[in-house]
Formats: sequence, structure tokens, C-alpha cells
Amino acid sequence: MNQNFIHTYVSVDCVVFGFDHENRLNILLVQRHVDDVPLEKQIKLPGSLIFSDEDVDDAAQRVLHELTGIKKMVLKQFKCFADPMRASNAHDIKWMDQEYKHHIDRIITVAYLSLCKIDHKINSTKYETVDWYPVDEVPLLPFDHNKIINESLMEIRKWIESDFSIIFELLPKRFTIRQLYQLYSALNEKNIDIKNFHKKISSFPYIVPLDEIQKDVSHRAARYYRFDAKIYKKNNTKLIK
Amino acid sequence: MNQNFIHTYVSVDCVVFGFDHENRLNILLVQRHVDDVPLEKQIKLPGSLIFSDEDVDDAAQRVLHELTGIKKMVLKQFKCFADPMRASNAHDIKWMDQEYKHHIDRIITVAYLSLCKIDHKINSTKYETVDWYPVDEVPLLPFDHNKIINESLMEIRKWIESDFSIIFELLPKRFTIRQLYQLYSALNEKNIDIKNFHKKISSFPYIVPLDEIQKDVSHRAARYYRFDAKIYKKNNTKLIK
DNA sequence: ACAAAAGTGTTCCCGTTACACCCATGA
DNA sequence: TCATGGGTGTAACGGGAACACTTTTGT
Repeated sequence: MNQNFIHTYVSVDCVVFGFDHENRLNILLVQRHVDDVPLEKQIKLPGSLIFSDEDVDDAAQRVLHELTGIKKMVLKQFKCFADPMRASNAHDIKWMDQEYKHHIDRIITVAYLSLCKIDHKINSTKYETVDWYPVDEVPLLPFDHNKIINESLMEIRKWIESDFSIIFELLPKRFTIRQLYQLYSALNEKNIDIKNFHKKISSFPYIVPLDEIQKDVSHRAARYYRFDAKIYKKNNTKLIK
Repeated sequence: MNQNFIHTYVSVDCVVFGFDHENRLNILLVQRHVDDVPLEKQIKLPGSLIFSDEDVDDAAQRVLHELTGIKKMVLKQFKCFADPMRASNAHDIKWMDQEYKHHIDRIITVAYLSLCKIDHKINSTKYETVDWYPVDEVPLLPFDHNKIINESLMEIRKWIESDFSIIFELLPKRFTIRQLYQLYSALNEKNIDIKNFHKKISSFPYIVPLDEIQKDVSHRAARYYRFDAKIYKKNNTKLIK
């Protein structure tokens, strides 16, 4: 065997997006306690090496479950990161030595996107600390995790463009059209007229008006809507263009 | 170290598309001679294990160069295939044993898309036989190569939708609008009116009319056009919606 | 009364669609 | 002269953009 061929570990890393009450995209980052490594350096994307009998999709699903306690989250593989230098930082190598009790000098990772309602209870079975970070307040992370996050921002836009329905994974079950508008704007930074947006969205059969309206707001109360996935699947491949 | 974590080889496989003179999408498949393995079973996607100091993008670029002799081909990573059973067929395992003189029982691959003008001379430094196969005449291939090809067909459509300019990688440098129409139709199977298509395309500033027209055709000769990448980049992010 | 957002209606514009019509060329 | 495709023109349609106007609620 030509020894130049790589023989390596493979991991998955998950970028989980949420949409907060200040209309910002957030990402779930984790912190793990490992002896002798300063805590503030241990904030990173959730991830794991994959098992020898495991597909990468299953590994990502497992990581998400260990992260949030949620069984089936939407997820999408978006890129394999394999820069030979991605795990060459001395601190990162030391960290892996402790994390896996084994010396690893190169590791290839497959990055996944996922979406989560930000109010959903996070019930991690693996991580001591799991927190939401607004995307423009993400600190410096180990490996190429900042690069992965940057690319994931492009991907989430593409994803929602190709399947509008997944945007509702980021909203509460009942939502106002303004909430949807603000999420859509945060993702696209286009300047759409909210009136026209309202008219268009409310005309869709799969956006179902509820009897409920807002309470205690200092302006006319907005109606709540819900997204009906069945109606969506019947009628649309994509919508909003 | 928990021995359940995978420690594996990683490869890249490339799906190279071409567009033939009968308006069909084609794929480049290779055949390698290995002792004691029947030849007809050796048709497969071009690919290679990646080297220990190599990024996957570089590996794919290398595979494409070894395949065609072309230095810089457009390429796009589209998915990592990691089903634990993808290399478990007895015949495939035997093949790997001979190919790599080493026993490999699992291998993860990163699949790439690429595009090539079908008339371009193929000058492989690695493969004895390299042939174009129309997509609906691709034979049964080893590993999950048929699955990779099926998914690549979805990807090439998405790719051209998000960046129209790469469609010209499949056409000769000078082409008629009908050729472009037929390629576009083969990719989208929409029923566009060719007259309207003609009008629209010829209005784009980056579709530059040449002085040349067809010869020896039994109808009015069509004008040849070329694609101007510089004009495209200046003016457009995307076009054709 | 005022501010702020909900919600509806109207008009204009522009790109797509359908289709008619003429042109050029070989058989 | 006919068939085939090239190439242009035009009119109808429809969705999006801009924006006016009314409604509702709290301060």
C-alpha cells in the first residue's frame, strides 16, 4: 500500500440555527469540560467522530440528538472540510489528545446545517453547556469552525430559497406575518415592502390564519398564523418565486 | 481511544458531464486493467484515494487532470457518501485489494461534479480507457457509483440554476442559440418556446454574436455566438431568473 | 390626539407567453 | 415550391413594486 494515501478519522460538525426575539440569527455552540484546558477556549461547534458502522447522516442526527434531546431534527449535509492544516494548531492538537485520549494529527469533517426553534428546551445528554450565540457575536473558535459557520450562512439562504417550507422550523408554531417577514429579511437582506409581503404570504393556502390575535401590544393586534405542511406539499414544489 | 470510532480511507469520485451531438447528457467513465478481474466489471467513475497532505478539492482537481489532461476544470463538491455498506460487495472488496494491494473494508468518498466540452481531446495519463456514456445508458457500476450519478443529475441542474454561466462549459466556444436551447432543455425538461428563448438570450450583453454563420444546412443558416465571461461577471449575479 | 403597526385596495411597470409573420437555404 | 429552422414584432397577461388609505390598540 502506498503510504501516501490518507488513513484518517472523520467527524461531523453541526451548525444549528435559531432566530431570536431581537430578529437575529443565532447558532448553538457548546462548551465541554476537559482537564487542564482553559474553559474559555472550549467553545466550539457541536460534533463528533463518526463510528465505524455509521453513515455520516446518522452521525449528524446523533450529534443533534445528544445536543438538544430532540429526536428528529431537519438537517442537511452541506460540505466536507478537509484542509490538511485544519487541525494543525498546537492548541487544537493538544485538545484532541485529551478529548479522544489518542493522538490525531489530521481529521476530515463533514458539516451539517440544522434548524431549531429558539424557544425549544435544550436537553443535552452530552454537553455541559449549550448556548445560543448571535452570528455576529460568535467568538474565535478552534479548527476551521469559524470558516464552517461563514459558509453555512450562504447555505441556509440557498436552502430556504430551494425549499421555502423549512423556514418555519425557525419560527414558533403560531407566528405573525411580521415575524416571518423579519426572519425572511434577516436571511435575504433584500428590502421587501412589508405590505406586499403580507398580501402575498396571506394569500398562500398553506399559511393558515388562526382565531388568535396578539394581546397587549400598543398598536392594532396582528393575527397569528400557522404553517400547514400537508397543504404545502400538495400544492407547491417551491413558492416565493 | 474508543475503537468504535472510524479510521478510514477517503476518496474523491468525479462525475464529468458532457453534451453530445444528439442532445444527450453524457458522463465520463473509465476502465482500468487489473489482473484477474474481468474487464467488463471495471467500468466506474474516475476517482482516487486522497493523499495524506492533500485537500479534497485538490484531489478532485488531480483526478480530473489525470483523467483528461486538462489543467483547470470547473468543479464543484456536492456530497460526501459514507454508507458503511457502500464498499461491502464481495467483488468490490476483491477489486480494492488488487487495486491498492491492501485490504480496505470501508471507504468514504467525496463526490464532485465537473463539466467538459465533449469534443475536447481526452488525454489521460492514468486510465487506459476513458469513454463518454449517455446518462440513460450508464451500465451497472461498482460501489454506489450509480447512486452518485443519479444525485449528480439533480446537482447539475441546481448548479446551472444558481450560476447560468457554467452551462457554457458544455458547449463549443462558438455555438448557435439552438444548441444552447437544446442543452438548456435537456437539463430542465421545461417546455420553453424557442422563439422567446432566442429573443431573450440574444438580448444578453454577454452573448456576443459572431460574424460566422452555419454552412451547408438545409434551412436558413444560424448565427454563431460566443459567451463573454467578463461581461457576464460585471453585470450579472444570475440570469434566466 | 398621536404613534405604530395591521390589513386592504389601486395603479403602474416590466418580463414572460403566445403567436403571427417574414427570411434564408437546400432538396 | 416546399420543408425547416432563423429571426423579429406585437399584443395580452400576470406578478411584483410603490404607495395611498383605513383599521385597531395603547399611551
